[in-house]
Amino acid sequence: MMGQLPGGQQRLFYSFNLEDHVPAQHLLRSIDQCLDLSDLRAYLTDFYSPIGCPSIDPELMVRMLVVGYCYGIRSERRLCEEVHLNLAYRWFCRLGLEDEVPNHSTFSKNRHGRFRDSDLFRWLFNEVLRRCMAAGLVKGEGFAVDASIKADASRQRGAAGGEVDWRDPALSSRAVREYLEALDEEALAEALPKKISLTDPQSRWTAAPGGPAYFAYSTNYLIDTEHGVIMDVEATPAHRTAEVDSTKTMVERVEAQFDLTPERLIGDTAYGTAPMLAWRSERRASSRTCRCGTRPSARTTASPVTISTGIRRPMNTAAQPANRYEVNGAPSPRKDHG
DNA sequence: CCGGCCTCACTACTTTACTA
DNA sequence: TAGTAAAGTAGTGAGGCCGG
Repeated sequence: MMGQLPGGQQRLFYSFNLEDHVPAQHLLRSIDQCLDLSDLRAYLTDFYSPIGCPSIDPELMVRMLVVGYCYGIRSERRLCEEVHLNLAYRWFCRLGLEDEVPNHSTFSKNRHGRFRDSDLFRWLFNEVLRRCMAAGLVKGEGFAVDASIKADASRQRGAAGGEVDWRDPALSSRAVREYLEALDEEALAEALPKKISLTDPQSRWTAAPGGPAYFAYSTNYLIDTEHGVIMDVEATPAHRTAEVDSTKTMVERVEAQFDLTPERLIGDTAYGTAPMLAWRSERRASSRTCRCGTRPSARTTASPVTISTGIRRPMNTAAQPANRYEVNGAPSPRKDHG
């Protein structure tokens, strides 16, 4: 017998519990169990004024951003719409059925303002990493590095570096202002690349194998190979020197923050540069010094980094030994990415 | 109680990138 | 090149505190 909807949308009162409408296996339930934002408000206290209009709860904004990252919702406007409509997203964000979702521009303003000033996302990243370490997901023996991401800048909107007049008011976007603030006059003259994006001058014109060149950044990841846990992230312009420098930064930062130094460092052939090998030699030498009693940590002192290179493809998680060779301090053979 | 001041979110508009 | 989608931002108004 064919049924028919009762058409009950005109009811005034409902008995409704949001909790009952989120499946037990829902991804957000798993994330919710692992996400602890109890210290978030204390961390951000200094970045909010004690007077004035009360802000949107920062925990709500962070939870909404987590939803966006997990479900690939890159648009903040769309994220607000999705959280407004999706019951599971509302549940995860601790919003009731009638609670208002923040305006999209609030995200934009906070991202460029207090979230950046407070380095909120690195704090959040480290909090999650600490939980991963507490759960035994990080071994700290082998780290892998790799990078690259496209910039949000059109290939067409580029110009030769020396031909751009940055005083032109038409170019006074936030990205351009930040670029100019980062360079003094002298450095500006030296730093100009052959082709530069007028939309986002800090990105770099990058030749991609098998496709057209584009403006890009490098999102450099340092990954623990045991379970593929990302240990650190550093964004740089997309050129090799900056990527190699960022690797040093990330390894040293992880060492300083978590007292973890890898015995092996794995990357593609391009990481086997002379400066990288020199850095490794320095570390080996300093670790010998340390063994004489200047450094207390057994883990960091006994583990001079061995650099392994030659991976054909960017890595998502663990290293792929079949495509790897170890340089062990000898000059890196010149190969084109494996 | 009221006005001034400060902070913050929202509205409305502009800018930019992408696609057909 | 026009249409669309998304981000960025100046202007505006609301909320809260404080002093007169």
